Amino acid sequence: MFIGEYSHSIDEKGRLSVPVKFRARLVSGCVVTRGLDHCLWLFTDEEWRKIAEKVAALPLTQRDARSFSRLVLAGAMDLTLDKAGRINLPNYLKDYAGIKNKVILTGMYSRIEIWPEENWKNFKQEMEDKSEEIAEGLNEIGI
Amino acid sequence: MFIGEYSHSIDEKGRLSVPVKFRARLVSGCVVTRGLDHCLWLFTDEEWRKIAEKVAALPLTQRDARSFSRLVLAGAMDLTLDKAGRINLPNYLKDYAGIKNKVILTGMYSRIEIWPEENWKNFKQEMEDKSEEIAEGLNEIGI
DNA sequence: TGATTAGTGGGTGTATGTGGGGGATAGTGG
DNA sequence: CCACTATCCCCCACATACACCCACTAATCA
Repeated sequence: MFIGEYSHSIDEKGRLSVPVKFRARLVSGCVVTRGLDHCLWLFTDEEWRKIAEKVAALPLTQRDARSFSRLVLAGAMDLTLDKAGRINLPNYLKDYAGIKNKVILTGMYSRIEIWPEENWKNFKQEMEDKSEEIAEGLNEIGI
Repeated sequence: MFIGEYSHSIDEKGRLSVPVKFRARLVSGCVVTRGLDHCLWLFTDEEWRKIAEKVAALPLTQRDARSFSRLVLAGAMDLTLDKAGRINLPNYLKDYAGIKNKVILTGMYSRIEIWPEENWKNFKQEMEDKSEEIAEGLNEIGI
């Protein structure tokens, strides 16, 4: 299970080292794609297959469904860790998330999220301030 | 499974190199045709057969069905990769999609979409801006 | 304190995308 | 039936990007 928050940086060659605690489950292959709230989602191959199947099954004839597939599937890229445990994010994904140099990697159980440092700071601030409110809102969906 | 976004260009001779990650499944033959949203769809032979069957089964008596068959079936052309992994798009398809020089190839699980760079940029911008909306809308169909 | 590990940085070789020359093939016109 | 042209596909050449190797530093652990 992926948990925790890590601050790493992307080097001149575009390489981002994955936290050691995440690596074991990614060596056999992983997929990164556009996530919601303009962060990136990184999945294990196995998890990705489940997601992709669901998305691919959406009806071709619905506009929103096509858009969502394009976001998720066309956004996806399968990556491999180099010998030092690093990955190379494609430019179009860095652009989507607004990633420059400093990124935050967060473990989210079945996926890893990748954020530009600035966005994460802001997002986190807001979440932490409103945590009680947010929790109340969840009452309805049965947590 | 086809995934990802690639930016390639068409050379003077009209050749378009297919991303390496897509080639293995296309060497045995592929079919390109008109797609929705004015992009082109590229299928493996196998996938194409499924699509063609479905489209051919549409009722002759419905105007929309006839039009759609003409879009898809009459639009189709089977291509082969040259030794360098390149294809040659027929002119009527390039015209349909408005393809000039720079194109974007996107992996969409069972098909590849081919877009003129400009159109893709605009389309993507719009999708990315609305991604949360689109996702919420899909709640209903169970993702 | 010494050894190991993790994150980072850089040099180098290979593979991929791209471009062009030349020969074979198919369509067109006389 | 032949000649001409345009198109396609082979081969080769080149540049860039990527993944390997190696090295360094800082943090962790015994």
